[in-house]
Amino acid sequence: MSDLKGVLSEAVEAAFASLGLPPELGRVTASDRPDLADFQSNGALAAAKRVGKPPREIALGVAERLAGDPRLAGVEIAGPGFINLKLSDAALSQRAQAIAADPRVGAASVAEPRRVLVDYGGPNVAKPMHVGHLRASIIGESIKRLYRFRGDTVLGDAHFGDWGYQMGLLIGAVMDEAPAVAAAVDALNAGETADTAAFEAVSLSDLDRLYPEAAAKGKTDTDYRDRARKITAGLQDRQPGYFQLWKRFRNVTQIALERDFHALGVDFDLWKGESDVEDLIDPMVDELAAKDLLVDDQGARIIRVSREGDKRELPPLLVVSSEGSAMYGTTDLATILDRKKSFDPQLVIYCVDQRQADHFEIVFRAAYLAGYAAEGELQHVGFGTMNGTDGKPFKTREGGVLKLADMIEMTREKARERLHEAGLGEDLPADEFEDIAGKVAVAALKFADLQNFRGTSYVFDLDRFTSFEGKTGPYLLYQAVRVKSLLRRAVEAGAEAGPIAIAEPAERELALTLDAFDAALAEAYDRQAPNAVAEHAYRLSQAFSKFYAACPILQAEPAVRGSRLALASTTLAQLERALDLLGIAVPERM
RNA sequence: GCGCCCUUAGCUCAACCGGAUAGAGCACCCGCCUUCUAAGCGGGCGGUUGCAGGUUCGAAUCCUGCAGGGCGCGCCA
Repeated sequence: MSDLKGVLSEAVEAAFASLGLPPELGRVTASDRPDLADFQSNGALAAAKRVGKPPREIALGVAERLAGDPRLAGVEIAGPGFINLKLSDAALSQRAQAIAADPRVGAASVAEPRRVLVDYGGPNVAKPMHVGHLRASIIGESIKRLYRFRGDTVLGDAHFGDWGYQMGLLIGAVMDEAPAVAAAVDALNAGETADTAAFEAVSLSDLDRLYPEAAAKGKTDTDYRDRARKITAGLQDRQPGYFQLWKRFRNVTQIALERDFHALGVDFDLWKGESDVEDLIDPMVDELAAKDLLVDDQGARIIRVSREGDKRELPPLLVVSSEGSAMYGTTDLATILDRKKSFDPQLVIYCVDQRQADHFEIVFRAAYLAGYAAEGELQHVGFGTMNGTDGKPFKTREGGVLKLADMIEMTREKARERLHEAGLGEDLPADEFEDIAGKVAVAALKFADLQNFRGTSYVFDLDRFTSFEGKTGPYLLYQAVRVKSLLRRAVEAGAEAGPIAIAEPAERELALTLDAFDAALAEAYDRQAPNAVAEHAYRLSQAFSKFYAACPILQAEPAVRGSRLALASTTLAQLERALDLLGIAVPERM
């Protein structure tokens, strides 16, 4: 199924071709001037340069060939040579009808589906998520859903930070605090049996509390640090006590994180972590050496990745440190290898902070050199930092950071207040009311993020995010819920949807907006920019709201009522789909 | 020092491959609830797109320089 832009492009391209001009110049886009036209083609302006004819003359020739097309109610030449196309009501009605009948509500699929892996979220064991994780989760989840909906086979991987020195620190800290745990760990390490019930008592809040203390102590206290390193080495050697305690850390953290993510409408297919590729590292290093990619440099083993034409020399990938340990770039490289073996993705999208751009460029180049991926199969989709209202970035590691769970609760509380103020949902059961407050909060947070282009930094302002008026997530939910309410009333009144007949200006605008869905998804997909979907969802809501205000539905005569009900239910279907692609769920009522 | 990114209305942000009169929301002002959810709708106010050049029929968009801001730059992850 093709949208109107595509259908008209074919017609205009044919007209260009028949004039001996390159057909691609006939590409049609939505009009910049809705007062003048529905669609436009700027090709005559570009063609003028090539053939040395005035653009208006070319445009006129194209317009003559389009005359008589029953789909068009008007073809006009404007300004320096814009070709303005106005659609007939019949053609628009027909398209709206097709969208109404389409389970994909007007969206096309990609021609050649790929296997795609999206790496996002990036949670760590024992570190609660903070606002910095919000963007990675929100944007990554949306990209995952978008690629999946367009037809690719997609896996989302949380890429859990669950290995290394930080685990050694934590094991030591927990053993210090809990003698029963320490005794069991020591016994297991000595090859004895031990009661590990004490492990089960270790909670996430214990880890949350102990980790920052241990990290700080490790920085100043060299003995403490050395012991943590020894424990880390023991863990890597799979000493049973350390290993089993670590597994407890990982489980308790993952359960809590999955709950937090799920509350945000973020769900992963895989919880692969650094620990999963640990065993691959030694053979990989041997293989890299065999491929002559490893170079000894200042006691370390590196891969040089700089290329001809680089504006500056890119640092090498440090594979093995001078102390003989693997670096985090090594783990990333092993992860690429692991994914190639298990899933063989044609595209891996790393949804990670823009500041990691150099790091990924280095790792990707090393992977290409090693043959672990084909050039271009690895992509870093970076995003800007979230700044405070003072313009400075939110701290992500130390000092008074806002926990993600706390922020969600604050937003949820605000949603409750607003629902009460507006007198919404008062007669609903408490659990449904809570469900609604949660959905409103998630919609507010996600839409506030996703309406911005991912690459730019933006200001994180809780007051603004929780103001539920205007271009906000709750506005979108409100519109969707309004349609649901309308459709319920229609059922009660025995009114049914019928054939769509576009007549009123507000109906035209709504139908044209419904048609623009595919273009918005294509752009979002190509540019990895969910803000295009967010923008479409907002425009659709606005178009519906105007239609809702201008066109009575249930009181209209049956034929008109049927048409308008069909428009309303199609709008709802597309709006819910768009919101779903943003990771936003709509309640039944509010 | 080298490199990357950013600078658009009072504030927060959009703007498809260069295209017509640069768009939204918030804030401010004015209207609209005895009709389907007013978290809504309509109208108004608000711009030398950081500055200076260049390319082009046409520049927020491409190129150069400058100013201001952010970020990154081998043995942490």
